[in-house]
Amino acid sequence: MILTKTTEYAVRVLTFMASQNEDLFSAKYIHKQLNIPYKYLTRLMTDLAKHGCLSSIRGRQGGFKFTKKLSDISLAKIIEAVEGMDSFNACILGFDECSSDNPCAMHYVWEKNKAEFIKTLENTTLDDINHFKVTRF
Amino acid sequence: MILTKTTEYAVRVLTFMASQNEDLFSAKYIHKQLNIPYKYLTRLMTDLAKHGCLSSIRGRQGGFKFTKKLSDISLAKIIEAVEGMDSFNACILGFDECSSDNPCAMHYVWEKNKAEFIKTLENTTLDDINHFKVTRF
DNA sequence: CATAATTACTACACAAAAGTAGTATTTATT
DNA sequence: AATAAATACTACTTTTGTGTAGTAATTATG
Ligand code: SF4
Ligand code: SF4
Repeated sequence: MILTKTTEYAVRVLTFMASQNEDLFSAKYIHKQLNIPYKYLTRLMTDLAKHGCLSSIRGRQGGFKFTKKLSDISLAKIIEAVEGMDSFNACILGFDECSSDNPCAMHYVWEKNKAEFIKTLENTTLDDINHFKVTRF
Repeated sequence: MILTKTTEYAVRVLTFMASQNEDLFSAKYIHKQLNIPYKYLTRLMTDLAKHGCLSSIRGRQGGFKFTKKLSDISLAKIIEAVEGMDSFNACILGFDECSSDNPCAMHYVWEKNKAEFIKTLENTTLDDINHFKVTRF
């Protein structure tokens, strides 16, 4: 399962924006480029703006743009904005608390992969991704 | 997100069964021990039986038991049975094809973690888990 | 000032996942 | 043979995630 559809969309939108040499992006434009349902997209982008990943400009000629540096927006921050990183930090088997004192069946197995994965999410920024070869958004 | 509720249940059930010194388990017993909704559980276990993780015995004094060796049931096999490993092998950004020739934005980032994670899922069996210290199912 | 193009908001519709209920079938026990 | 205890099956309900529709608010343009 890994990611929700909404998180997929968020990552696709932001990495795409980061890859383009534009300042301002309308939802309509993103919609046409990425084929994400328009109305769902506007809500998502408004949401990303509220969470500080983007800033929004209302009215005619409005749109969305980055205000922070690309190197300040990590994958973890994006996920945090849309579904909350809790869903990754919490117990993989769904128990409330999650500690090594009271390990679930997947604890030892997941512990290491989890740490790696989260570190990657935290350390990889839009700027990093922008330097990769990406052929589709 | 990582795992679905159903996968969580499946792992909890099977690791719990593996940890007990019993041969046969009724759904009712598992339900009482693990607090998984009874009806949902019976369907899940019937399903696991169909997929070969368990075998079922009908009628009074019936139940579920392992037929294969614990070391032959990997986490990957369990996931395959309930939601299909495709959801882990497929593109993390939801594109149909998934190849290094046509990489998505998370390709390079996810590539490594994915390989590690899947390897872990494939290599870790119920027997392995049974040798860990697990304090809750 | 009127219009058009945009984001923001609210409510609803649809789909998938999770959970519930009832009944049929099988089999050991009495 | 009747009963009880278990799995198997089918259908429905609830909840959550995803998608749609309509309208309000904002602002540049003519
Ligand atoms: S795995 Fe351990 S740390 Fe992770 S999930 Fe379960 S109890 Fe928690
Ligand atoms: S990541 Fe690459 S290999 Fe993985 S997912 Fe996307 S295109 Fe596929």
